[in-house]
Amino acid sequence: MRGIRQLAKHLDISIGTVSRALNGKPDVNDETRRRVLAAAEELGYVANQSGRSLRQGTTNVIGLMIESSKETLENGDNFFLGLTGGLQSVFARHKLDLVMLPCPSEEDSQEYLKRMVARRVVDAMIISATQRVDKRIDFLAKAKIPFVALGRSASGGNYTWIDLDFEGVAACAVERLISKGHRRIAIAAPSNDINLGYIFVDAYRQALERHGIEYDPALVIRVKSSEQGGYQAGDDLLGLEIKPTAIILIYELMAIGLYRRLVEAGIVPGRDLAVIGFREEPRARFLQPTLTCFRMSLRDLGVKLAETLLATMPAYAEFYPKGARNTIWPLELAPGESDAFTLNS
Amino acid sequence: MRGIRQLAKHLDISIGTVSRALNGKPDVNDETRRRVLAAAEELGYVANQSGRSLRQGTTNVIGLMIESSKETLENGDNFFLGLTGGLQSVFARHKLDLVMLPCPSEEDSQEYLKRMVARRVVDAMIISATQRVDKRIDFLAKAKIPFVALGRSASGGNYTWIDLDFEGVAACAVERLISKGHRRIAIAAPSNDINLGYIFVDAYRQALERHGIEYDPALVIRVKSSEQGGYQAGDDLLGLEIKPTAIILIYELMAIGLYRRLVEAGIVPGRDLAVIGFREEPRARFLQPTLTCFRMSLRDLGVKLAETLLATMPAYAEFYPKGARNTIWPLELAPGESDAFTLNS
DNA sequence: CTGAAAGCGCTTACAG
DNA sequence: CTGAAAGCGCTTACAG
Repeated sequence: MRGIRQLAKHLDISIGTVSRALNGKPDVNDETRRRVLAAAEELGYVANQSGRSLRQGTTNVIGLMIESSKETLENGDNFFLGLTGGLQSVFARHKLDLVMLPCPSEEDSQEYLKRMVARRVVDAMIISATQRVDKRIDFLAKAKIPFVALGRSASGGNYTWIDLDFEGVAACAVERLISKGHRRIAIAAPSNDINLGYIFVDAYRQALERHGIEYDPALVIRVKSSEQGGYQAGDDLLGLEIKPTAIILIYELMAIGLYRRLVEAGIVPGRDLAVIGFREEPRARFLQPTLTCFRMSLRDLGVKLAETLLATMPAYAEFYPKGARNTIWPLELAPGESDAFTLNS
Repeated sequence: MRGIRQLAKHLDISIGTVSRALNGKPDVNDETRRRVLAAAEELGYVANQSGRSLRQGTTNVIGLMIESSKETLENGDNFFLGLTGGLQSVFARHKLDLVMLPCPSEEDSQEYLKRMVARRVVDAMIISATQRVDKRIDFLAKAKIPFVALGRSASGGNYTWIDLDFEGVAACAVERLISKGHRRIAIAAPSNDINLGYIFVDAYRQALERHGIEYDPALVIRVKSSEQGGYQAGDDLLGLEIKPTAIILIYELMAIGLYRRLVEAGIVPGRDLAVIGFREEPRARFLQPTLTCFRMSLRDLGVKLAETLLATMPAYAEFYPKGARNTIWPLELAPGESDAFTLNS
């Protein structure tokens, strides 16, 4: 089927009426609508998106930008795929489609975003992995394209974000460890400029100081957010002059590498060293002893992200009267055996 | 910047000339082109994609369809993200963009594909996880939209595919095990209708029969393609009346679950049971003893997929004179310790 | 309730 | 080398 013109000719009515019938506009005779729908189905007609977009000024597509860094690849990060279910369940209500836009690792992420946005292939964007200073935010704000950031940033003034409760996780982990007698608590933080690193380390520091423990920069171990990074963290930890008795990890897969390094050194997690991981992850479930970590639903987060985004879009805001409020997404402690001992000092 | 009209007015030349300058057409005065490019850069003008697409009849976008099944999610399958780098490196040569289209799990995958294709949001499609009978193939062929399938299928007549060398892997694994004295070799195969299951089990059977070993259906253990499936396979294996001495896995993450179940039962892989995994995977790298498996480059596979797809597209075929040939993608044995013992019978 | 017509933002023959 | 104009496939005021 070529286009609406062919379909209209086949039905011997005008293209305007065909369009109105297909789009569920009210002023169409029931019988006419029935005929149009039947013919469209039979001939497999679906409106060309470029024609619609050009006329309507909207694409009905929402983009989810993905940074396919080597780290993400290596570690099989399914974070984004986990989000899609929740996102789509919301977008489907409004006949919006989700596309994932993987930024090539060779291309600058801001240039890529610019291209996608300027070409108007999407009506709105979801960005993630926000940096401390993130030019994408300024660009999107200036381009006046609706967007929501998964992650806070020091950039930009007034934009909408959702972020994990790193403060809550850090405070909970530190307090849990202190209550078990630990005083020398290390933290494995990301070595790049991602904003969550700053937030997490700050919250860790504050929690320590609330309990009268001095913050020691030597205990902040900077590594890649990956399994390998966890291995490296174990290595660095073993090299410290005064060994910590506990470590908090900032990225889910670090635990796997860390355990490996510890085992190599004859150190048993949960007995010789307390370990608290970050987000609960199917791949870390097999660890022995089981890892104390934090639980959340990626699907629910996806739903929240989608609803927040739509609340920023004039065309959909009415459906989300609560508005586009920034959200700190809570995680729930999932206690395991990796920190289940009390330090007898 | 509103559109080409504004840009043309700002430069005081016609929109036709602006368009030609921007698109690198030959018949443009060098100085004019320079001015246009400078103004576009300064004002942040990028051509609206809907306008271009409508006029040109192409979107310059290639879709990679992703089935976000619960299994994929649970297991953090990074197969697709691993492919994107290679795909994009080829598409970039032709200024084509890649978008990932995640099929909502609630929606029928053929309906989803139909919608995306009929609306003409992409010029061509890459599909994967082909089923034994896969209606998507018939649909795409009938719709005459260029596509390539990652995976063979019994469906459709003449279509282009690339598939992993399951035959080679199965034969290599079986022969390796037989050479080490094994005669009772189990195989963990997928429980769904995915085509690779048929191919793999067939090749396994043929390899056995070449060595005079009778095929025993009881040794084909049907489980989900996931870590949990691996655990289940271990469970099923332990329940067999006559225990196999070796097992071949058909999906990369099964090894993790299998190891777990074996450890629980006090069975040591590589000593009590020989295990050969499928594709080498970062997440299975920590397994002890190390897993014998098969190695391949996802990036290179992405390059091949992209080149094969472009060879089927009239507009790009000239750049890929080898044509769109079906390809069996080889994997290389990566020996580990999990099958490194000889059976003394 | 339906039709005729305008126009969304581009690219591209066609003149000159 | 440049401009004026047509037209890609739709949707949507506007008449009737």
